[in-house]
Amino acid sequence: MRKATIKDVAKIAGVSTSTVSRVLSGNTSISIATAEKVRYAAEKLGYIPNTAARCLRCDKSKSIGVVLPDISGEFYSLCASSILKYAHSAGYTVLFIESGNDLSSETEGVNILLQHGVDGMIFIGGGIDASLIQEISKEVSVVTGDRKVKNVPSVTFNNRVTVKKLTQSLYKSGFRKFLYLGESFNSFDNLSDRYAGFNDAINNYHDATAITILEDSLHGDKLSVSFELFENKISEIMPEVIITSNDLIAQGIISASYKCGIKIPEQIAVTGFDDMTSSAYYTPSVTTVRQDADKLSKICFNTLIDMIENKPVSSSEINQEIIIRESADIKEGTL
Amino acid sequence: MRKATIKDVAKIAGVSTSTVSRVLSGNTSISIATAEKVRYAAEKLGYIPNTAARCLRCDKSKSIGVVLPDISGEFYSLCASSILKYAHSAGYTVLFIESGNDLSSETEGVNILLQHGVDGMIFIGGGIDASLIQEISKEVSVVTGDRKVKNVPSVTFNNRVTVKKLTQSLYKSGFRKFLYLGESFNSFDNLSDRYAGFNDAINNYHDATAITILEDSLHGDKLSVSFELFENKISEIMPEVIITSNDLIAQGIISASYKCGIKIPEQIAVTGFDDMTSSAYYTPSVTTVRQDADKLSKICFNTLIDMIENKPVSSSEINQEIIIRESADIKEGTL
DNA sequence: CTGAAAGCGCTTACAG
DNA sequence: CTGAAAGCGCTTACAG
Repeated sequence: MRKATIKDVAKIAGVSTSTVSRVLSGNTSISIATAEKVRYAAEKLGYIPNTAARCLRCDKSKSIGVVLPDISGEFYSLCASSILKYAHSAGYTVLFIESGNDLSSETEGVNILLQHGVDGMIFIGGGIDASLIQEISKEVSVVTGDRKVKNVPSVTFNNRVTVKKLTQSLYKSGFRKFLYLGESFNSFDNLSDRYAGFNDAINNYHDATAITILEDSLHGDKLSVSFELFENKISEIMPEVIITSNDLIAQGIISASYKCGIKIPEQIAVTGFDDMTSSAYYTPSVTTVRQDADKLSKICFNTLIDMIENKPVSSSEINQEIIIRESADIKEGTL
Repeated sequence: MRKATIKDVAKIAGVSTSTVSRVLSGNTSISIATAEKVRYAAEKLGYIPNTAARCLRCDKSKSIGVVLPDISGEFYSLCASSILKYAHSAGYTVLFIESGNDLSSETEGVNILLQHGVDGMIFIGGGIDASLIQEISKEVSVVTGDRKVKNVPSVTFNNRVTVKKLTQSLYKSGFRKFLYLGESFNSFDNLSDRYAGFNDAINNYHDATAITILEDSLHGDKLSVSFELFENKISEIMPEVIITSNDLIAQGIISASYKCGIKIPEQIAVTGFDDMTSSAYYTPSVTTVRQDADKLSKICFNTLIDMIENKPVSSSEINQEIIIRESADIKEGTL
């Protein structure tokens, strides 16, 4: 059976297609009686409006594109889920693109979005060359999440302030020999902000030692890379506390330390970043920084919709939260 | 600047729109010279075909819908990522719907897909009433993944055989007092299959004890629920081995046992399901069953495309793999 | 190999 | 409050 169109509905209801359209989109005045007839006919036929036709005619798609490094990372998948939720309840549809932090995949993906005529795009995370985002933002509404690009509205976390605070608390809790362990920055400004916050704090302490390891390979399989780093390098450095830029890195350290017979937090304290679900259940549980993925997603989406509707928009910043658990004993009152 | 259309390209190239269309879709014979001109003009204008118009005209959308319980679960997010990859490289676009294992959300979501005129749908996992899937499969091409629905092509794992094998190996390794711990089945046939496999094995062993806990609340936050179950109930039962239906459940058990001072695997052995990334790094690392999300996704996608193209299709089954780690010491040669 | 024309399903000024 | 008509951007028989 062919799908029912507005014509079929019109015929059954005994009115014109214009009227049917008006009733169904419901933004003009229509007599109650006709509306009734139309709705009845539509219901009876199981009429489903054809989005493609509507898009074509109205020159808007009621869809958005979301570009993220990979949809299977815990944080990003949480964002994906949230955006889906907000978008659907606002009548928008979502097209996801995985950039894999690779400019050419990102470009291909953005082309798909362009062909589909999305009304706007959200770029979440990632640290590729910003030129593409810059370019696109001239053609279509764009918002970035967890990343800043010049002249593009963004929603970010206060990484720098948070890590500064974290480092200070650790210092006040008695730690002196610090190791900062994270991925190389590339263009990830959330990562460089975290490191900057660390330095903001540590530079004021003349009796503290700061060692830094920034590893390119930590962009890959964080658990296994940090595991090996601990075995081969960190276990010899023996810092008092390791501040990492990611929970998976912290978890890798914890697993490796166990194998090496080094006790966490007694001999080395460790902090993570992201508050992954598993971090609360690790042994020891991981002291970390929580970033609210749902909040990020919500603000990104709302900001984008405002842009699409030509309302004024601005960038915003979300506060992170330090979660004290077993892996790094931060003393009461130092936060 | 208005977006370039096929008309603009035609004008610049000095040909008709029909010719432009033919060149750009590239399936009819065209003189090389004209093709050249058209391509040049298109390039120059930065022409991007309008998908909505093409959809409307051709009555197919080159898009598919994917319905899954939640896109942020590790297994499902891996499926999402894979499907995205295969779909994009085949020129398809993907619309994701989260059912939340709730029939009314699923129905709403499917309606969105229907409006968008997706060419087909993949339903992955979940255990809601199958009537909706049944219904939809009459209207549009449908494939189910990790779940079976009557008369719908499916791609599933061999859960029953695997768990039977796992149970047998544990028995041969010396375990006698078994606890099976999992979610209540509802309509999740992967879950009931696992339990069936357990029984297939255990029923042959007259000197083995089998205790079963099937908890509704394990459909929620598995880590915390299993943690509490261990503290309040399982630590008193003290089985020799716990077969769980999920790695998160196994991880919760491990965390709780540590708090209770019960040693795993020495006092109780534990197995999981899914081979989550974290399971390899847990302490102890988790003996589990690996299900290849990428393979599932690939076969689902290919099967769906075959259906859409009216090729014959059939259901398929993927073998799972038992991964022996520290949490349950399966003896060499018992597998 | 190429063009003129019809039509996919919808919405929206325009006229009444 | 309602209808006839035009048009969104494309593709594809049809004719040459």
